[in-house]
Amino acid sequence: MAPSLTEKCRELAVSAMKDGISQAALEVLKQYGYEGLTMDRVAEVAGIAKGSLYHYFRNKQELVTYLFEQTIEPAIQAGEEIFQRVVPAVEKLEAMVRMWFDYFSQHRALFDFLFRDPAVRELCLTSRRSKNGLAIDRFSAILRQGISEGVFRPLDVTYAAEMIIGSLQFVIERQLETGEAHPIEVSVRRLMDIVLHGIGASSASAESPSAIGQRCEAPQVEGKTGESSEPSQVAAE
Amino acid sequence: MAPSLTEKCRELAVSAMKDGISQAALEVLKQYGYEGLTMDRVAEVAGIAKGSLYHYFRNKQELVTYLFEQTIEPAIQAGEEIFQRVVPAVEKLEAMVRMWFDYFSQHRALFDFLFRDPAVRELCLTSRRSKNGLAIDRFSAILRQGISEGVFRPLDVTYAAEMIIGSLQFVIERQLETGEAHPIEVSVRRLMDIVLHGIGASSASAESPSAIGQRCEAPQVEGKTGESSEPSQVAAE
Amino acid sequence: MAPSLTEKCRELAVSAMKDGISQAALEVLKQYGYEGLTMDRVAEVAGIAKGSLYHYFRNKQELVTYLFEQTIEPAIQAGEEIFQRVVPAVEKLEAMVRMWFDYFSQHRALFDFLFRDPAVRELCLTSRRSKNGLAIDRFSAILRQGISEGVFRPLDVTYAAEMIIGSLQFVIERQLETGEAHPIEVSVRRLMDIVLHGIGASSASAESPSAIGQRCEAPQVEGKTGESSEPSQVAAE
Amino acid sequence: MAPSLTEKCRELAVSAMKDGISQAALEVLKQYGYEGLTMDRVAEVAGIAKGSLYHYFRNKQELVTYLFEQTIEPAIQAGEEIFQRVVPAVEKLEAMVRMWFDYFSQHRALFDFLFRDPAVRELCLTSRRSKNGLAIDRFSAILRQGISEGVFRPLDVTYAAEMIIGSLQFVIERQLETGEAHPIEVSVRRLMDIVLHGIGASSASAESPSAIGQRCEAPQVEGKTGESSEPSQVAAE
DNA sequence: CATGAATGAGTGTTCATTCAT
DNA sequence: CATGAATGAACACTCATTCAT
Repeated sequence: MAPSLTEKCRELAVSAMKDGISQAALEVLKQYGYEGLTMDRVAEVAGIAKGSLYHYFRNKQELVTYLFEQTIEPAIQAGEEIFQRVVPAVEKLEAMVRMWFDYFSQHRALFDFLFRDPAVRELCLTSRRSKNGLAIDRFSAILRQGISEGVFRPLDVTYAAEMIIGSLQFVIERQLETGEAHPIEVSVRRLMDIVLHGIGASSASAESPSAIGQRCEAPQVEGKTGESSEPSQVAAE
Repeated sequence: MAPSLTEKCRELAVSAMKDGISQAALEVLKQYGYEGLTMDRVAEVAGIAKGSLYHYFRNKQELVTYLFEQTIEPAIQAGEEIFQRVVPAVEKLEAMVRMWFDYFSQHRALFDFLFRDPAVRELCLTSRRSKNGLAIDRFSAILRQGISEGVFRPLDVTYAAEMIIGSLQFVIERQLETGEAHPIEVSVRRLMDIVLHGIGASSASAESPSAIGQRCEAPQVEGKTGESSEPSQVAAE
Repeated sequence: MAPSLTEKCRELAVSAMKDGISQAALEVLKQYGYEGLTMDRVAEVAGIAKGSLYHYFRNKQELVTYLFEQTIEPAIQAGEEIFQRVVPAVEKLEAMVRMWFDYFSQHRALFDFLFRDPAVRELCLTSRRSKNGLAIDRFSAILRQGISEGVFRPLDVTYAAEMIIGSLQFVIERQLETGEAHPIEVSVRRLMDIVLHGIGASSASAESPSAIGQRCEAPQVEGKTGESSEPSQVAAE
Repeated sequence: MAPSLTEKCRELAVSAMKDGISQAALEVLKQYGYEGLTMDRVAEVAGIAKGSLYHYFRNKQELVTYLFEQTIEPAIQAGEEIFQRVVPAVEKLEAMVRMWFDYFSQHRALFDFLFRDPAVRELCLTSRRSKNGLAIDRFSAILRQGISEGVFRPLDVTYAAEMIIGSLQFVIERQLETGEAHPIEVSVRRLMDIVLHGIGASSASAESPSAIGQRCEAPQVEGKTGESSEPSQVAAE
């Protein structure tokens, strides 16, 4: 017999509760950080009794895992969608980068710990690793496509994928940390520029002839305490 | 009155104790992970009474912060030393990258949590931020130097620095995670290659023959001809 | 009005449910032990909702009590049947012993906690006491019969009954504990032998004259740690 | 170096605390039963913080085990002492029975659960089994001695020992349950009488010839002649 | 009646921190 | 100063019981 109406209804309700609880957990996470993510608080924020949490999640780990899966899923899907497009590799890469910029920016508090916290890492190991691996896979595949298209140099695609993802994450992290939020488009363009052409002046030699002649200058320590980050944009685009 | 001899002695003793304790903490950290870093264990490993810890550190946070400072200091110093060298930017950059590769590889267990754990992050926020900032500052300065030398394109040095550091961290993290450890030299070369020339095929061979003869280039670590010749594995695994 | 047919039907249904539930409880008990006897599990095994349990039993205690009554009832009945027989006391006694041996052996998991667990004891106090008392009563009566028959010595029948029951229980318990299961007939015969004739050599003096003369030997501690129980059967059958 | 004075003092203090706590646990046990034996209550009764319990016992199990060992130890010792005496087996047996009567009577609340509770049984399994086994061993040895002395019939000493212990325990239990406390001496004498001579009238046949004619006796397990001469106290009230 | 989600007091256990010695 | 016993607020998790549907 097919699942009765009642059953379907219940299933829906359960799903809704799980989502509600995981949202509450996310809330707690944002507010108190991982160490402050206690079942009590989750229950309180969710507006239910502590014991009720255990109707929906066998234990804390399951809740955290669920939250993780839930949150990362849309990005995974979006990534897949981009990956499936029939467009040049560069375009795909840029779309991917943009998507992750978007996504990371919006879910910072979450990724901040979901991607980084070793404790959670332990918890979600399988899941996380596969997801992280998936991202690398997708980027790798795009790079491979680009290589066959002749627009990317032949190189170790996995390594390059890792570098791109690392750049992406760190840049976003920094932006969120320092609070200065450039428009995403600017960030995407900058990143793509460097990823594609590197920082070397090889092709740009014509662009900055003025620099010629400067040899091996001594470092100019600007008495910075290390915190503040002066404007420092030399040129950008 | 100037600090008496006794005072100086005491100060020294205190410093020694703090170091000993933080080393004990590091030991515990390596063995039990962050969640297992309890004051009891630290005291035990340090061979002193638990209460005594609180003579040297007001609380756990302070101890962790101190440990962080202590551990990252050598890298900071090494970075400073590299930074101060009077050598071309590319060489500096490569030295810096190599140093961090080394350092990260060796202190994985530590950084795994010192750099990543949001809990610790919370604790060491100020410190960490400044250190992270310092790293970015140094990389930025090197990039700036390279730009004036004409070997780097003019670009947002902070942004580029962040990308490089992000790449660095993520690549190392992945290597540690997957267990496959390429020789550091290989990693360094690969990273430098992509950082310098990007992944695009455009600037690679045909487009920038003009780049030949580039001044102040990074010391070609190995038999690399100016011709961007990296064997560079395609397809990876 | 006399109890309507509907009422009777309902009563029957209720009774059936109670039995089903108590059987489920017994199942849980066997599988998980007393500490694992939760209402959830009972409901699950019984195939009904947890809430429904409370329609048939006011609380857990009532359920356990019911289970106790239910389980011991057959033994009680069997005991009554034996008691009613018109046969010599010795035969009755032996039948009784055999019945309890059988019963205990089969319901070990149950009695293990029904008879022994003080928690349950608390719960079933009245019931248990009466049942225990009933057993004692029956044994006592048999003893009394035996005394008038002249086959038993005149003695405090209650006291003797208690001793017999105690022996019975402990012997069975030990067998179940150590795992070695003698055939019930052997156990019954041995027990009856000692119960009837005691351990004294009074009548056996003629049988082991060789032993005479040995007086007050020093104890022979065989360096046993106390766990292992060597065969040690001196004679038995 | 020998343990310093400080160390010895500390050790003593720790021991005292452990005893105090286990006494508190015993108190709780008596008052609330095993299910009510919570660490909170123990702490409260002991007049210390709950956390402090864990300085002295790693967990609840360890506390319960300690309590068990502590409580049973004196009886074990007393049993050993009796066992070592150089006296006839019957005397030993009686002393043993008396000792256990005494001991059980005094520590009823404890044994009630230490010996019987399956939950605790699980906990103290090794310990308990060995202790129980020890008791059986000692009784067995005494019986064996008696057999060589010629005062006991040759029989399975383990089995007989179990029966005696079972009788002992049950009789005491009943007394404590019903509240009627006969003087211990009476109990001891009665038990010894039945243990030694059994309940059968075999030896008393001469004394109560009127009983002759009623046969249908149980099958005489061994080749005992109807004769047999035991005086066999009638007693009973 | 049957249901099962909701409850919340309670369980054993941990650990940063304090303080009398 | 050094000590380590004492603390008590947390923690994750359980489960008998209730009650709206």
